[in-house]
Amino acid sequence: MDRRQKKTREAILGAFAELVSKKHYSKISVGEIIDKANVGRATFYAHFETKDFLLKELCRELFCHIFDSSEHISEHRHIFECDAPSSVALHLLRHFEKNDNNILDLLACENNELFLRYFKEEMSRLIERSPHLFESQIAADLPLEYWKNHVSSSFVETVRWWVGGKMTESAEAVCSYFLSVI
Amino acid sequence: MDRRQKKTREAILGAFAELVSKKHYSKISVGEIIDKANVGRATFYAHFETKDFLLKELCRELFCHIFDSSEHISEHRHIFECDAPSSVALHLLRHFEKNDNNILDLLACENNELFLRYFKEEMSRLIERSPHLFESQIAADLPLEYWKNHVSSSFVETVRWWVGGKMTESAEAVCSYFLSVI
DNA sequence: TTCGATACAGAACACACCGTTCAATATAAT
DNA sequence: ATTATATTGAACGGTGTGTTCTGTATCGAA
Repeated sequence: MDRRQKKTREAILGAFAELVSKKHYSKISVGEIIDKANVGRATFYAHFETKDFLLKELCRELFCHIFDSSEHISEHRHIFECDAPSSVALHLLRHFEKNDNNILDLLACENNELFLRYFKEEMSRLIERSPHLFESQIAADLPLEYWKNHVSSSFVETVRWWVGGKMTESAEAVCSYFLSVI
Repeated sequence: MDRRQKKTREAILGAFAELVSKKHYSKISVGEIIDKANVGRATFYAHFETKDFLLKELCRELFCHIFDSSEHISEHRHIFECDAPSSVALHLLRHFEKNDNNILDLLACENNELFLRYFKEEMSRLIERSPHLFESQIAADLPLEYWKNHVSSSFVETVRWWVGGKMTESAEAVCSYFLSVI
């Protein structure tokens, strides 16, 4: 990709991430974004069809590498037979603890619903691909679909609760909370 | 309250509810609302400071009576010592099953996040006021705050899952799912 | 280095929506 | 019947959107 394109793309995404962590998404104008990104108006629309698409791209980039590396974990599990769901959950929690890509600002901010929605989608996909990861003592009469929805949303809500409370607990502790309610 | 006020207020809320069940909240303009409600522009702003406040009012009216009647249930429990959390959860689920106030359109629509957020807030408040309702076999080392968050969001997610799947299951079945994961 | 292709800047534009104001009108309460 | 209050509908300034256009700067390849 052209260096110019990459540069402006990152400038826009960066400016947008900064803005969205400080004020509500619906109150952010394209004018503000291009101002902070030092980018022409036409350039913005050459890269992103609309503000909503920009948000979608930001979410994709944020969660992409976190879940990719989690994929690898699950592959490793096939090979090394390492221990149980806790490894994947803990792995994800550690990513948040390290604040990769400054994702915490976005999960803790006013707009967290936007990101948590994508987060849950990714989570559901992960469970879909590797259902063995979270198969614990599931009641026989419980529909599988319900169970998957429950696990993914519980994990997302766990993270929301953790981040919202300033993350005073360790990743290990939170992971144990999650596992004990699952 | 003046009859005129009541009439226009209901016209606006009704028109808004109809619109919001069909298209995304952010795409609805005040012009559309007053058009469908047959109400002057100035009148709208005399009743609602902004579109966001209108949404808030709608949510309040929708969940208010459902949760009020649930409050009474919990009082009854004090008196009659009737059976356990299942009664309250089932009571709420039955409200949805009956589709009171056509709330289902709003919970199943594109904007369900808006309503589910308020729903969860009400749910948390309910648990806050009557924590005994959902105290089951809670692990000793689990923070109470985490537990409360988990219960309320699990219930909301249960309803979301139920409504999203066309409610093919009975309220009793869904209630048992919920209780078995809690 | 040169040159064609491509991306960018910045201004201008038409359009839509917002929230307010005001005078005229209609309806309620007493 | 009279007073108080609610509604109407048009008009207004302001802000944001998404597009178009021209000139300029930067890239990648020969």
